[in-house]
Amino acid sequence: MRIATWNVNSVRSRVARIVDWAVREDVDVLAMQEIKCTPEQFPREAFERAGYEVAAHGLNQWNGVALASRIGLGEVETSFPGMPGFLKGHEGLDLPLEARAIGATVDGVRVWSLYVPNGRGLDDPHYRYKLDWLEALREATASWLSAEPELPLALTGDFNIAPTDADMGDPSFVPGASTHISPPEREAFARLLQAGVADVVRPLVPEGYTFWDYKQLRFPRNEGMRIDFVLGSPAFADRVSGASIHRDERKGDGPSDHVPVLVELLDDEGDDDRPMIF
DNA sequence: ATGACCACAACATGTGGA
Repeated sequence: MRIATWNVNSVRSRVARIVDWAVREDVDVLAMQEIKCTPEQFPREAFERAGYEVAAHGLNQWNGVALASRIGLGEVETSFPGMPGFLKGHEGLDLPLEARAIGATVDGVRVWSLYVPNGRGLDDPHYRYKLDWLEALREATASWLSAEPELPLALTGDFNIAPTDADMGDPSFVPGASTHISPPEREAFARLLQAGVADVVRPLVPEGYTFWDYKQLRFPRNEGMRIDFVLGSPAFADRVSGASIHRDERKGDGPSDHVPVLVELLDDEGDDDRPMIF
């Protein structure tokens, strides 16, 4: 099974590019973030023509997440238990939920497409929201794995955190800076890992970014960040046989500012998925 | 070249992104 995650920065503005890449890379399951549309507006036909079914969660032009699969989507769930909401100018409990999480079961693997809040600035209410959202995700993850320790679970998406200094060469790469690398954000990410998931890409791809800002020649200068991840439970990580960051998808006409991250998984018998050739 | 922001709603400019 080949599972990918990609912050597409509007699925409608680059649907052909997204589907072409998925087909070319033989992707079975694609988790998307920032689809920037409602399920009714989602360009399903292009995915269906390529053999993918789509589960999308979007409320308006902001955020939005989706899963596309050509091997089925079961037990689709929008938002995770305890996920906090946000409304600008308000704080507290029971604020409206944003479209930042969708999960489904694919061939026994529980896959989540996650779009962690940006934070906007260290003094912004959105920053507190980001930290609370990550803590709620940690609690949900601990609960899932406590109930089912052998669950193959993948938390994929745009985490909006550069966990190590090597994941962002210079703080000026983020306009306004200071978010994405602050100690509380990095600690929240580390606590999420302590709930029982691990970055399955870094051991196989130790170098490289997944995002470059559109401005100021960030891509040709290679001034980017690594903020998109696939975090797997032990039962998932044990089956990972390959990983890649598709830097070329930042080139050419009309790219997203993020590139896809792909993980190859052995099937649950320990074999790869390639058909036998006699 | 991998090149100097982009997407959305709306139709001017504001919001959000990271």
